[in-house]
Amino acid sequence: MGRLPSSEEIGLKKGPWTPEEDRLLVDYIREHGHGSWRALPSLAGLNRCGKSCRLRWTNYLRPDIKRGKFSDEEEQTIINLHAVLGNKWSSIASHLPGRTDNEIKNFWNTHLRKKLLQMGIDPVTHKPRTDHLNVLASLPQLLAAANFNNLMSNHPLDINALRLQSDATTLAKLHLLHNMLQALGNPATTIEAMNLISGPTFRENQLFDELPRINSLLEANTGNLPFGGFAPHEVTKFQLNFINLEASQQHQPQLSEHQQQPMKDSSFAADIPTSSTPQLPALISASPEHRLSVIENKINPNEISNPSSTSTNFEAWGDLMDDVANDYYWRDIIDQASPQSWPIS
DNA sequence: AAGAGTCACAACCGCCGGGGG
DNA sequence: ACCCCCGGCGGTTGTGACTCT
Repeated sequence: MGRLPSSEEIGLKKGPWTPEEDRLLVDYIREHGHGSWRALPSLAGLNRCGKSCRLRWTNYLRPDIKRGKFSDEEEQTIINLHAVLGNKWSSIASHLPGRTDNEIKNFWNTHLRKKLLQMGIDPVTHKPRTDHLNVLASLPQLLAAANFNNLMSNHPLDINALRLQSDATTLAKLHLLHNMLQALGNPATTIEAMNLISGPTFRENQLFDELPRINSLLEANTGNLPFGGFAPHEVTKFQLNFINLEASQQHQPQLSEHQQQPMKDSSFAADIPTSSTPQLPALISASPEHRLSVIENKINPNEISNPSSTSTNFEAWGDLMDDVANDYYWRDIIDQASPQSWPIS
């Protein structure tokens, strides 16, 4: 229990500070220094408690306070420091000149925490969340989790992040296929294509043979293959991922344990070829076809040529994935790919 | 245009630890 | 050893601004 208010503190003003109160406080401290905060209010002519004066000064009126938006560098510093220090806002603030602990705390609670959650990162442990076993449903989180490794530039390479990136890239394409077919509004085609993907045929090693059919279904409906269609190696990879996913879902504790133990087995890391771990934004920008420009523009036309801007890419992917949930988004893409093929309704 | 809902942030609250008497 | 004061900290709340319907 804290100290009870003394009799003098009863009836003191609370709430927002007026410009006049600010002026009184600043003038007094400039002339005399703050000295004893408890004694300051009466000396400065303020009807406030000392604590309120101290907070107002340290969090708002101090001349060396830097106000305004947090830069990308500051944002990254906060995330990195929080991963190490936890909610030690004053310690974090000591590494960010001009920023107060209160400001950083607010920024964390209103922006960064949500951002990490949206990316599928636990804001407490700074590790990928393990409660997202429905991979397709949680694709945005998966994508972001995979890319989180880029943001944490001071952290060692996390093999789980690489794997997630790889999985997410392939899954993203299948997710795109699913949504494009749905947006085409042809139930028969959608069902046929998705049966190929998710039905028993898919799981029984015949998927490879079905690949031309999947691609031709898309071509027939859009006039173009999305992202150049699906390459055989991607299908194989998805097949493996699918099997792994099923196994993971049947043995959830093993998955959780695996996901929480980054980089224990270095030989495993060596088995992952670089070519199978594409960067997600490259999934889009690396393809030369004009149809991709639709998505590129949605991500951010200014950032495509600037791969170093990781946090912006994050936001872009977040925005993209928000749009992905919307049918108009898919119609947009399909319209761009093949305007004639869209039925007038 | 207006009401509802959401967001961002300043300010407050309760607790803790250090220091002095 | 105990009590009290003070400053600092992290968590929470209140409210104005903004957005959506």
